[in-house]
Amino acid sequence: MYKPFRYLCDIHPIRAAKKHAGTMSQDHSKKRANLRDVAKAAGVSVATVSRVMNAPKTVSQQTREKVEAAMTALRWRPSAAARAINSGRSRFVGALVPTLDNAIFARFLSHLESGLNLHGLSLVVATTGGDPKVETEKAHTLLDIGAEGFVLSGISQDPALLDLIDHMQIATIVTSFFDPNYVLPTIGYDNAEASRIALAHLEGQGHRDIAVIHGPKSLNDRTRARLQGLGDHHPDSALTFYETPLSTRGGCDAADMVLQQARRPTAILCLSDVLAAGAMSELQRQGIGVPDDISVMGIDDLPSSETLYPALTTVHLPVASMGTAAADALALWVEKGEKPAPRRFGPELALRASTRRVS
Amino acid sequence: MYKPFRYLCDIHPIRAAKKHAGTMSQDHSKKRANLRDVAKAAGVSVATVSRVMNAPKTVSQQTREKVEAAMTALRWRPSAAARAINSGRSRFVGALVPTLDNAIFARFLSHLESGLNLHGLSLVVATTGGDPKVETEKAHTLLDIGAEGFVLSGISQDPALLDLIDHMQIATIVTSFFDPNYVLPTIGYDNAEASRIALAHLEGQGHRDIAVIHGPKSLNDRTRARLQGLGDHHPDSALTFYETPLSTRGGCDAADMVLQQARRPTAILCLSDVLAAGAMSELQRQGIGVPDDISVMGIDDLPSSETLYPALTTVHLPVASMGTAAADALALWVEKGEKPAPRRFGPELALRASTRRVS
DNA sequence: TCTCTTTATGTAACTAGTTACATCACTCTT
DNA sequence: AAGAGTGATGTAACTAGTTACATAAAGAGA
Repeated sequence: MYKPFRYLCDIHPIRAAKKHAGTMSQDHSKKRANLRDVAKAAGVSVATVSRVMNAPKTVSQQTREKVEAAMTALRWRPSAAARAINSGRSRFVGALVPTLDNAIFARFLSHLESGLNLHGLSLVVATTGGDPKVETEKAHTLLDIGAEGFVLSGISQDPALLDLIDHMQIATIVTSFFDPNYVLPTIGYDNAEASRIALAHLEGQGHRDIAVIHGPKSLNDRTRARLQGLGDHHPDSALTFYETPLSTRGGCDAADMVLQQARRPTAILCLSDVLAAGAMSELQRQGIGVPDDISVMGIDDLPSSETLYPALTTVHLPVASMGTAAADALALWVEKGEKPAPRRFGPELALRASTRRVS
Repeated sequence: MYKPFRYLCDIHPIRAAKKHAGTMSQDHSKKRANLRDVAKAAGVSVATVSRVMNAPKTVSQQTREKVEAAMTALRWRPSAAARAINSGRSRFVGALVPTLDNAIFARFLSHLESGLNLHGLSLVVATTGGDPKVETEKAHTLLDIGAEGFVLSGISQDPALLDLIDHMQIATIVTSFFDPNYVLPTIGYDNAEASRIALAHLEGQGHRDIAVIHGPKSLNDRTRARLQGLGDHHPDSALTFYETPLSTRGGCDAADMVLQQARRPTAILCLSDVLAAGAMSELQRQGIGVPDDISVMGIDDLPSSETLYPALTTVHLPVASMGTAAADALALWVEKGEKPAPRRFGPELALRASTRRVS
């Protein structure tokens, strides 16, 4: 093991060196090579090796080749921890998402990740289960392992998280949500507008009796914003609300509830595509034709929604571009310190086969 | 900023200290507090602060309280990088998965993550797009940022990755695959058995003319293993193979191909549930009844497969228990150095409504 | 009272990198 | 030929923690 000699004076011959002698077995268990090993092997100083990594042009070609040969021979890779301790850079950011079980987050993350990779950043994903306490907890963990920035989904409910972000001055972008006045930059779509588009489509087709199926309101600002968007409906419209777990199973159960009502609606608006998928299959199971007997509509536009039978009419949320934009914005913030401006992506109607005009 | 005095001898008064004086503005821009700041605030040495973290019982109650108060006051959190540099511990592991777009990996990861959290480990997810070169690349990145272990999906094709794992002696578990003789411990299900179960079910129902829809063979050992499992079919059975992209869209397209053949099979076996979902909807779109005209079967048992219409008969793969088991095994390996034994999870038939007996 | 522990705490070496500054060998001026 | 400028390289201080060892004080046994 390496042993540097720091104390050259002999007036106070402070304890010279630990005796590692007993555990010395340099033969094969040489562990991972470090920068000093490389320097020794190449016959140069540690600074020169470091320069080969960080400023190659300041090192002569000859020396550089020697050092590079030594690096290869020892299979040396710089330790991120040691580098982080100096530069404060870890080159990764953390994303906090409620779940991976919903394809919408999976899609978003895959675009976020590739976008970040383009900027030389890695992505660490943590799931929160939608619990703000867990979110704060995981944010701490991410910070502890060295994350340089955060990507959040929706506006957090826990003030402790905002406090942490503020105190640590850590670059943080909020996605899946748009609010230009929020303390943190939001890069996302307007959830209220998405549901407004959906409702307008159904009302435009003549539907006036609409069942609305949605996921849990509590702790989910996206769901709440979507519900809010329905506030301003046609004066003759009657909306009935059904809350259910956010899964296809939940969609089935809610649809079953809808059918048990005395008065059957002409359309079901699901505030999430997974709910719509469940609802449609339940309707079919009970012999109700979609869209002949009841129109069904979703919001999200999952990749699989297009290939359902019938193909699901839904509101397309540009999660892919949102992921890329969030990656670019966060990279800029982390690298250059430029806090990005909020950015809004417009939802769009994806008209397919699961809704139809009624008299 | 803190300034240690290391050189006590005055014979060689080596350059005393850098002059940071100019940038001194300790008032508000005090950045993140470090251990020395805490020690100073508490009026103790750095070692004592460190002990409060790592061996609280060796510190007197009184001192401990003082230190804890200082930690809180300065909102100090230990730097993972600095800790890692000493202990070599970063407390996170990396998972390399082909994609997040397939619910099967999302489910696996969510269980893997919660399992690891129980052991005090965090999970970093990297997607490879199924490309072995990218996988090796990302493994390097993970290692560089300090990952202590890997979870791979399927047997990698790139020898460079195995070489890296071997050289770095990094704890690595292979999942979604079972082979007790592989160099690395595999914790997963037998993919060949899964397809064998599926085929046996269809043949048991009297199907002899079966179309097999599967994802890309190249670079995907799971698909290959599943195809292999079909080798040993009933002597009278005729299997026709259709390769297509692994998505619901791919499933639709392949089903369309099947229907274009002169001779229509009595059953379609999809080697993945997403393909089955696409295939079923395409059949319905073309007016073919499932299971009345054609039986459709999948493999995976995604959460949504149960709520398709008709409910998909498939082979259940225990990804949840696999995730938990992989987490436990990897934690044990990382923490205690105990290399785990391979572990096999049995796939099971999930009999539902999309298949039926034929004469 | 003098050692002999035990307990609590401090000092400084240590981890693996980066980097400010020093130094040396050159070449280019004048 | 002296001085200045340039390029390449080395020395050791520096980052934020952990930890071996030293040491101080207090209580126990002789």
